[in-house]
Amino acid sequence: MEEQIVSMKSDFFKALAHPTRVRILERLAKNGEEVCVCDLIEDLGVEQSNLSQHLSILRKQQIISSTKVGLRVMYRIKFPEVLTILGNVQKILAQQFKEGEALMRHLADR
Amino acid sequence: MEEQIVSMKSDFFKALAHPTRVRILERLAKNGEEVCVCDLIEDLGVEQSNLSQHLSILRKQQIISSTKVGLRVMYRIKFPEVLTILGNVQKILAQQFKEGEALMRHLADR
DNA sequence: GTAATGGATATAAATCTCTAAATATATTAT
DNA sequence: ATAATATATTTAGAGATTTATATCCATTAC
Repeated sequence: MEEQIVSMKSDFFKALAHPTRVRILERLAKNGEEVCVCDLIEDLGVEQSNLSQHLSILRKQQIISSTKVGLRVMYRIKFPEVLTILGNVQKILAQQFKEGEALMRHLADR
Repeated sequence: MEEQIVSMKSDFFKALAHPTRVRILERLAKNGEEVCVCDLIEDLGVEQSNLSQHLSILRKQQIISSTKVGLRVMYRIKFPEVLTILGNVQKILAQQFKEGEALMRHLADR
């Protein structure tokens, strides 16, 4: 049972572990409102099919939710804690930058 | 440049996206103190080599740091924000549980 | 009907994970 | 000092998972 919960936590992180999915969340966070898929395609500059797959992963984890309005599908962030988490990551990276480690490590790895 | 930062954020989440690594952090969080690899092996019940690989991933992201003391290597969490993040995930899962969605979805997927 | 929007599936390439074997380093015994 | 032991990391490879592209399907609007 405790095993299950740990596994669910890592699944949650796995859902955030892709640049496109982070960008989706930051775009949705921008104006707390709903954003349609069509706008996300433009703003993120990714293929519709690819974007749809990433949205599906975030939906499955209940991180975002969607509503159909006519032709459009509107997406929004479901839990404000997600924004807190993104903020904390930002904070950690900022501290790592101060130590001058983050960027170098990142560049070294690719 | 903004691209780089987004990529670093997703790399951060990727580092947390494994049950063993979540368990490592929760074990390190338990008594704020340092914990040696030997204790982690016992508590988590994983192969030493495997554990070492997971520790290496967390170290590379600067999420944990280590010190050698005699034969032992001691590990600790480097940024308290990591604990905040784990707490927020817990909170989100709790809410999802209330909606009765989380567990079913999780079980359905494997 | 046709066009527009978005979701679902298949597949090939890239990445991640675990096991086992090889290395490295510090301590203890002799 | 040397050898033996204990602790931890690194490397190599097979197998599993993710990702991006292309394609097909479903729904709504006209």
